[in-house]
Amino acid sequence: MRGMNGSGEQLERKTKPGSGPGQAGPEGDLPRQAWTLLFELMHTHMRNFPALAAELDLSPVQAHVLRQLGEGPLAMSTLAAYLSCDASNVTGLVDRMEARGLVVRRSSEQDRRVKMLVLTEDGAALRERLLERIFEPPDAICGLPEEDLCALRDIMRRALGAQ
Amino acid sequence: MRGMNGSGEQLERKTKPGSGPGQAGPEGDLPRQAWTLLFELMHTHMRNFPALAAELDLSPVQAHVLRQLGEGPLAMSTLAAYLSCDASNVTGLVDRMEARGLVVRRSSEQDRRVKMLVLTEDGAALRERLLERIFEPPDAICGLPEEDLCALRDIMRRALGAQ
DNA sequence: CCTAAACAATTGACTTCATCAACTATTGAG
DNA sequence: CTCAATAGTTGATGAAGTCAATTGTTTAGG
Repeated sequence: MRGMNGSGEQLERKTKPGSGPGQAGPEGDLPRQAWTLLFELMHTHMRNFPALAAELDLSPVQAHVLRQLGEGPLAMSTLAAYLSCDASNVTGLVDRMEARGLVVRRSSEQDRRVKMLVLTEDGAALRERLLERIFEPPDAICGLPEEDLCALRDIMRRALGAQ
Repeated sequence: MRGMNGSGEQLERKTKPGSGPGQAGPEGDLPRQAWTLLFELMHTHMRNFPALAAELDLSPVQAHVLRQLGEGPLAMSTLAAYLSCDASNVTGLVDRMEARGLVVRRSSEQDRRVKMLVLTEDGAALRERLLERIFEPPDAICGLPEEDLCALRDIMRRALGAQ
């Protein structure tokens, strides 16, 4: 029971008087404060993402791919861009997922160089089960009062909309 | 410029009438709505964490370890628990970081089985540079009005405090 | 005390993820 | 037609992950 260190203390030290080069009012840098806490929450929650994927016999990256593949066919190169990784990496990744019957490669008709990835029926079904688990909110969120949840939702909509 | 797919549409479909087994009021499940948006924002931002770590010649996991190691010495097994991975994995991880002079192993005096990890001076300096980058808030956050940032900070404090 | 279970770290075999360099096939521009 | 650019694959290599087995070191029971 020694988990949950009080790392907030460590972070607040960045706002010590006279430290910041520019902004930093009397109580420090507000965007950074909010972001740091947000990061803390997400980081804690993401620690068990590999275990969550493993429950469905997926590696973390395969789970990530399955999630991205919901909007419809996707070129391998586009997937590589989404994953911010090399195209050659995607080849092996898709090899394994295709061998398990989750996706298929379909040659594009407009451009015979590109291969489009399509979810199989099994892949789509597994994706639904995955999303169900991914978007299950953690206790820290469920425990918030309704007004906080509404405010949070609205703030996030503004943040995502205005970028 | 085809990034930022409108995957919100996909997610909202989960609240279609008659689907949920339990809660789901007229406008759906509020915690899930808030969480889904939060997840979207964080996920988008986290995509370039590997690149951020690479700027400091760190792998993503090494960056993660460096971040965890700020509170003081840590047993290898404790680190394995933090990382949610096997202890044997930590051996190689620490081998590489020790070879680069970021950490050292110190045998514990109370229990000669355990080895404590301690940041070197170089390791601590690199950690500061890393944290500076990690906690730099993204544009989506910086663009929010001050009242939203205050509300967000306070909500996150409640969420993290009450778990 | 002495033996046996439990634990911390390591090693070795193996898989997946990731990069880079080289290659093939295809497209598109001049 | 030729040449540069692009999409995907292959091969070599290394990091990160798992599991099974091993070595020291505590700790608990008889």
